[in-house]
Amino acid sequence: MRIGELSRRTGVPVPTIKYYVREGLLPPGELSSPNQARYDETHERRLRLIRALLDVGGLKVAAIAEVLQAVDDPARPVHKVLGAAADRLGPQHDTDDEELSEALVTVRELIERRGWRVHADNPAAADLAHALAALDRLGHGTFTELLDTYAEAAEQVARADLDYVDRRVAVEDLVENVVIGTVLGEAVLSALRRLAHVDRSARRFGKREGNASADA
Amino acid sequence: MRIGELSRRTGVPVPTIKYYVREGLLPPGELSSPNQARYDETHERRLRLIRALLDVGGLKVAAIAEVLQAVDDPARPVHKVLGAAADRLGPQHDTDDEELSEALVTVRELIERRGWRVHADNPAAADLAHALAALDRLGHGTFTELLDTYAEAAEQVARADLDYVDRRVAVEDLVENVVIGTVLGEAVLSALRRLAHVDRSARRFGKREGNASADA
DNA sequence: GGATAGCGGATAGCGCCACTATCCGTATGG
DNA sequence: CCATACGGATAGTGGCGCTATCCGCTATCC
Repeated sequence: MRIGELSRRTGVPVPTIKYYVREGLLPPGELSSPNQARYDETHERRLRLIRALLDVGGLKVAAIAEVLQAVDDPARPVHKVLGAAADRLGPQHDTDDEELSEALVTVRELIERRGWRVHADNPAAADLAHALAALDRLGHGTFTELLDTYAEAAEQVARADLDYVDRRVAVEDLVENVVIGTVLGEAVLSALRRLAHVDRSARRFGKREGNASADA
Repeated sequence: MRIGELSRRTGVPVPTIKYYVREGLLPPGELSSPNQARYDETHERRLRLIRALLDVGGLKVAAIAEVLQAVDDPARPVHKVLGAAADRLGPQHDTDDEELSEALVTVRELIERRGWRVHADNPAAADLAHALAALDRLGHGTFTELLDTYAEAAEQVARADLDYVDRRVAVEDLVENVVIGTVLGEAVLSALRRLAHVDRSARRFGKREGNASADA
């Protein structure tokens, strides 16, 4: 197919597709003439993935480029690719420090307590430390009481995720599945958590329903 | 204190503080002269909250303004404020539709199945539907198999959150606590989920550790 | 009381980012 | 054969979170 049909099928404007190609998110079409290119279903699939990572996952274009580069690299060992990909999924805080070393200790303790096979310099650990440090600064140092409950829930979800990937291991590209699961699963879990909050708030404070849409 | 000290204490540059005041995130200082203003600890606290919502929560400035406006409004019924605040915490997708009505059915079923007291037009439900629709478009319609596991985990966390808020109910502003818990708790949970992923991947694929930092 | 630093307030500009518009010369296809 | 779409390149746009500059005033130190 040509770029117009690719655009029609995915809803992504033609100039935007060209932009993604320029940025290395999408491989260029195969040239049949010096200025004619053909695209296929792999492009369509990749394009949908890009949009999902952008719109639902909230990743930046540059981060998506790096993740997809790792996905496409056929030479890397699996767990390395998974790590490299996952590392790009969090927020992009500059590696500052200040007094978050305290939070890092808390994180290390948690990792050890749960027996997680994770090195403490993992970006996710840094993200966690940042969040805990922010909570502490806001007078919520006691939030750490909830950490084990949170960790339990996270383990539950992670187990389900990995089982899911296992079940589909023959279906498509493994790494791509993991990326999708990690990013979109996060969106799903966040939304569910907010729904559950509304439910429990409704039971505690509210009347019949917890709905309270905008009316500024 | 004056603006310079406020800046020094929080690490936020003076022009940025002025900008926040202009945008309505931070109340102006109390004028002691036509062009001298005083700030106090409430400003400092508010400023830290703003930075946390921005840096850790990833909220946009405009969204923070709306949330804080709801927090400060003394006239609203509690559950309304909570709802209005929570509604601003998700992504800002334009209310398009397409074929996500299917996903909305799935969401409605889930809400009913779990007995959640949530109206289905809650923004969080829309977010969830968006994520599910994106998964479906990527060939992951079967992800819905995991929904109940995810929901279970979400309930667990939500229960812990509400208990936590209950325990602190006398400490500070209730609504502010809920906002903090919702936003920063999400960051904590996401990071923990990624850590748990790394752990399980390490057990399944890897060697001793699941670390795989950047080396592009 | 005079110098110097900081202040409040306003306006304009910057840097990044995700596109989007335009142009040109070349195929495609009815 | 010729309108239409295409590939490729370059420049521009709009939004956002600040940041720089300027003005006249005030607090503070000696």
